[in-house]
Amino acid sequence: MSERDGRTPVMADVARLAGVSHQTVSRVLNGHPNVRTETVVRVRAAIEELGYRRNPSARALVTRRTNLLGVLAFDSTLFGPARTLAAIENAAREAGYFVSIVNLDGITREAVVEAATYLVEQSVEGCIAIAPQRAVVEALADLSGLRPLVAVEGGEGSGLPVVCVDQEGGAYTATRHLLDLGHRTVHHIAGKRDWLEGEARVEGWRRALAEAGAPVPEPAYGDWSPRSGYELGLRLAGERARGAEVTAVFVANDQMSIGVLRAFHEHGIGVPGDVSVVGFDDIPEAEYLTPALTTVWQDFDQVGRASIDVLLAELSDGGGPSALRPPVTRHRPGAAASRRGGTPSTDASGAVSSVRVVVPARMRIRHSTAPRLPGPP
Amino acid sequence: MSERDGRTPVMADVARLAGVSHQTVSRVLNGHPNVRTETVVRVRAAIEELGYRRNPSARALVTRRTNLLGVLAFDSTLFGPARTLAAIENAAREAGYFVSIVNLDGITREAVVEAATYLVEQSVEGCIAIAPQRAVVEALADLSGLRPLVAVEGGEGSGLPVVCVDQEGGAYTATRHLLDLGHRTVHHIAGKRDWLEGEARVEGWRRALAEAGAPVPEPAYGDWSPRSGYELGLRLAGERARGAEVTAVFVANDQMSIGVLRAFHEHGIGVPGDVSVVGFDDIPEAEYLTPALTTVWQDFDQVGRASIDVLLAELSDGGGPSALRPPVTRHRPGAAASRRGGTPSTDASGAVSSVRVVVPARMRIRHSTAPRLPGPP
DNA sequence: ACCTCAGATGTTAGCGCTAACAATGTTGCC
DNA sequence: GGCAACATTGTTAGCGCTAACATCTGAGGT
Repeated sequence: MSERDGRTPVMADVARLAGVSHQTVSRVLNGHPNVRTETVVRVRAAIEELGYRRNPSARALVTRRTNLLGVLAFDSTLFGPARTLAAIENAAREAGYFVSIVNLDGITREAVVEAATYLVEQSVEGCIAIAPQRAVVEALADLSGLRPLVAVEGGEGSGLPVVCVDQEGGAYTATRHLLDLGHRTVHHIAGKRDWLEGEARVEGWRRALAEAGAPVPEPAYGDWSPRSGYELGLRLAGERARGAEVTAVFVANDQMSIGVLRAFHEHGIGVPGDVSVVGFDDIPEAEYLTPALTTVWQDFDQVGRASIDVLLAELSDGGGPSALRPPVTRHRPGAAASRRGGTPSTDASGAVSSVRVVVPARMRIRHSTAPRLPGPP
Repeated sequence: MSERDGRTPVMADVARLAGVSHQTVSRVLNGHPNVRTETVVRVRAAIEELGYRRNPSARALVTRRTNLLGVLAFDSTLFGPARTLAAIENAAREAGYFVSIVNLDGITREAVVEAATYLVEQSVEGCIAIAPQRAVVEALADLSGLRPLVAVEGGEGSGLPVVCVDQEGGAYTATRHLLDLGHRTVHHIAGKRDWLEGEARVEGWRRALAEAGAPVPEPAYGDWSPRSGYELGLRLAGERARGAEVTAVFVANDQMSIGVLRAFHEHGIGVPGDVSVVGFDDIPEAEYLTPALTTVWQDFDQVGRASIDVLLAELSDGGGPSALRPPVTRHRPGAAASRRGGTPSTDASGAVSSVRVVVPARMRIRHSTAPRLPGPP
């Protein structure tokens, strides 16, 4: 199987073998309508015989389309980001796009710029950033070279289209659940400061307490790690030992919850006997911890799908200073997902485009919370 | 900043602005020696002013180098694969390569073929497969279109270069540790059948027992999930209740260990009081479980670095039926990492090339194991 | 002054593909 | 039968870049 002795066959080789012009081969490959069935068959056979594959670089050069999407990730080792990343990759592939990823080293502005440069140099057509921190989103918003860009878990006000889980709602539900159990108030071990997800969870927790007229304890900020959960759990156990009323804790993620559970255990505080605990993420381990952890499940797959949908919609809306805007029309126009949530989505005319897709979070109730008799401790 | 009204600037625009030919611009960009410093400065300034970026497609078309590496992953949500993936991405970026990832949907042969096709269509220069299962490695070995290819956690006999963690050694050490504590034997809850990592861990466990002349109980096979750990833990607890001597368990990963811990807890079996448990992976949670889990740590970062090193070495060795073999010499020749482990690495002449890089695993001893008085139960 | 040679630059010819247009053959309709 | 409309194919011209070769300088040796 070799014209051009040994070299990868090119379109002209296929054409020669099929007895047509290279352009006809191109037409077959691109599914143009006006090619005789018999010709199509012959060309297909030639392609098969030579094991021919189109050269994507040549194609990209002339079509001005790379078919490549970039994904910016920050610590894709954490459960949430890892799941999101996988979901995005899947959705992109289904939409016929390739995916190139960059993991940010740090959360500095320079790291963001560096990563963005890296993607731009690959001529990505668009980009999705798993950007859980305010600083990152801001840096991204400033970087006008990387467009269109969808921020996952992005937060409002950046001007970027955003897809996120309803963190606030999830936190609200979790807190509400604890209050409904009879707890007078709920403590909160929060995520890392400056992380948007963490802040949203604080918001939801606060709103539930405020609505119920419950006292609002000072939240304790961790860094998402089991270690920090453990440390803050120890602190809470100490407060309790000194007489503070600590009967329910909403922890901003499951990993920290594990540390909290450990700290309480060391102090002889029973869960859910003495204190109820609710986590966030629903990691696979949650159900099998001792006690099984009540937690909040997030629909990462939908986040992945929605972010691709939004990105593709931005892409087909055209406009924007992207380097790769093609002259031809785009595929799947208007494929943007259901836009929900109480945020201003001024997108009817495609003008301001503060797109914001909110994906649900749902409680998974397990044995780490128990009903509590009303009355002072 | 626009020649060519609004369109992305090309090399010719830079050339015009700098008052040189486009070829001189190319030379500056590629660091050719014979360009006057003054010219370099002028060109650089023009590039800066126009915000010019090379078109990678055009470049790839003529150089026949895409600078792209493909990574095939299977369930990159699990801790190990996620860490490995991140490490590979980092190492690739440091080596100046882009990375495109595909997540396999299933472990069927078709899924492998599909993913491979997907990567070939992108003209990756080489590929790394995180291929933890025998079936996948075999499918990969048959697929001659995707070369060079490095199998991470690949197992022997496939003919592919392999980078892997010393699973067998880690398992041996873990089992040995339990035996040294005074246990007469060690039970094993194994990983999913057909997973090479799981099999290697069974091997190591078996070797330690055999060496010590300890009885070898039938291993119980799980599927890496906390749920399966729980189920098999219940079974073990049942056996123990019926009088079997179960005092030590080596579990093939930490996630299953969590399920085991839960099962034992439900049955009133104390860990490490009644039974010692050792896991594998050293997930961040391990230290904060109750009890803290003794486990085996794997150097994923080194796996990532080594796999890129090996791939780059294969790339520069030339040969192989890759579609993209460039006519020019490659960078970083002979960068392959330390080759260790007791496997036949017939690579001196670059001939058979059964490269096998083994990366260390180390025990992390914590409170889930305790010394045991000798004697029958 | 002549020639040589290397340094610095420009010119030309593709890489493999698709878009645009041109050139056929084919059908249908009055 | 003639002509328009269409279906089918081929031809040509780039996309933006690098490699190879061609050209032009000026320094150095004799």
